[in-house]
Amino acid sequence: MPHVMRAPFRDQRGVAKYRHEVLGVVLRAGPVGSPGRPAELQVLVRRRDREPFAGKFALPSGPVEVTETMEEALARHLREQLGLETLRHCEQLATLSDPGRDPFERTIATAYLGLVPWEDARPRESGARWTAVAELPDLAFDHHLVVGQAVDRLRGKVSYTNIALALAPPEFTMATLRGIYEAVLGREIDVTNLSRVLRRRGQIARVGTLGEAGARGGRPPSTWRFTEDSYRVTDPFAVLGPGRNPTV
Amino acid sequence: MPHVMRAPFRDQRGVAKYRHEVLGVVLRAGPVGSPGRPAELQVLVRRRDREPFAGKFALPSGPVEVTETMEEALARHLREQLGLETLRHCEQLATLSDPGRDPFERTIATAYLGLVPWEDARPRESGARWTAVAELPDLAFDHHLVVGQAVDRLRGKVSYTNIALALAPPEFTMATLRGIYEAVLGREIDVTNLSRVLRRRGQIARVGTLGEAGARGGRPPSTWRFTEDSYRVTDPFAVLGPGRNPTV
DNA sequence: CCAAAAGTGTTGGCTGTACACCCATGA
DNA sequence: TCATGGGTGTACAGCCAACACTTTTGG
Repeated sequence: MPHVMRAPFRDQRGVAKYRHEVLGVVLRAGPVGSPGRPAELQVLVRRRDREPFAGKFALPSGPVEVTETMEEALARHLREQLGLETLRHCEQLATLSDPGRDPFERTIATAYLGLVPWEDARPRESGARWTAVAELPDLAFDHHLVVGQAVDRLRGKVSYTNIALALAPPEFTMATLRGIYEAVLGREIDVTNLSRVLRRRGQIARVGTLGEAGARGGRPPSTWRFTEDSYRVTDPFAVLGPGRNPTV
Repeated sequence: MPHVMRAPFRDQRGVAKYRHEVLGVVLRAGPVGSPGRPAELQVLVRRRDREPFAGKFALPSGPVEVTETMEEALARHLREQLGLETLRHCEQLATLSDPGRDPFERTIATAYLGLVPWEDARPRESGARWTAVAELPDLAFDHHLVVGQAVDRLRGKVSYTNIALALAPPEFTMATLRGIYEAVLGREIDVTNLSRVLRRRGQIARVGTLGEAGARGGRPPSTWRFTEDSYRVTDPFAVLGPGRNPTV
């Protein structure tokens, strides 16, 4: 099919007007990894049902209505396109504006990082699918770039914030939490240190009740929870000083 | 003057079109601080010459042309509005889209963080002015929010990247560098550690020549330079492991 | 039915590194 | 005034050992 770029809209003063979309990179992590099968970081994609790139996988996206904020637009499209009701965490990633990124018409898209616990994952639509970030198929537009940015952002923040709470269930064992951290960071994590560091920082607290022992026996694990229920920078990077009170 | 919100543009399918602007938060830091007068972090602002907010200070901004990228648009507006030729460092910050942020017409703006060395600062236009971030005047629109985001971003990155090279001259003394770090972080920095840490990380190297002694005598300082000439993450946060080779 | 073994989870100790913060010394 | 080194303390990585509690296995 021929790609005919539409002429841009302009107002009376000649200022150009653009289509503006929101774009969601919704991630989940887990479950517990085993030596052979490490825990996975997955992203929610769906098959496009219209041109351009019809039939290809793409991130959920859609235009921003005149009266809504971009966050509201994102929530709406996730609900309409995927039946996904709530994001446990949502933050703006970046805005993509390359003039040629949409072959039909210049479209500016603002991408968001969304996180959900593994359990909450139930996309209704048949075209939607969780895919391992490590084995991402070809995506429409520049969506593969955004997935990379999302993973980088999450990887960076998981070490100095409590952002992992958005990927964990309300109560969890250290084995589960380890799986989440391993999936996010893409490498092995020492449970001893993970537990010690998070406890020392006051990020997690023991719930008290013991969980059930595994199928092959073993000591029943303690269950834990995050001490805060919303995102916070827990440990602003200490290099060059703890920096208690900036004057500005 | 009455604020009449313009009706939105829509295409044949009813998708809304928006004005899209770029917005620059251009910062510089220094010079050497003294006990009474700490080193300053300054932002470049200019007086608006038209409505809305005519007469108020604002960040440099302007619309994106159809064929240019947002980075090109930013560079163009900085040149046209302020006579500023080059940014030593430039990165996207965030996109502002609150429906009411522009009283005339919904305008989506993508903000950028720009850094220049103290010396390069010569805005030609008379309306342009360097202002201490600590004593920011009332700014038009939501520009004060963006300045806050810019400072936070810079503060975060100065500790685990070599981003300070964009604020420093090609060669500098440790006293100068200390001033830059103090201006950015808004607190005192121990030169001993600053020097040791940056040397250990291989971020800075001695140029060799000694600078001139200060006005009141004393040992002439060594001069230093950054070993790399472009932005790089030098020290991905080590908490939870140095993480050499993520598999994804 | 009971004891031992094997599996799993929790905690503490040890060594090494990187840094903060302070002080002393020397150019 | 600037540069450098030393000393102490904290936080963490990475490893290993000890211990706690379970199910399974073998008498």
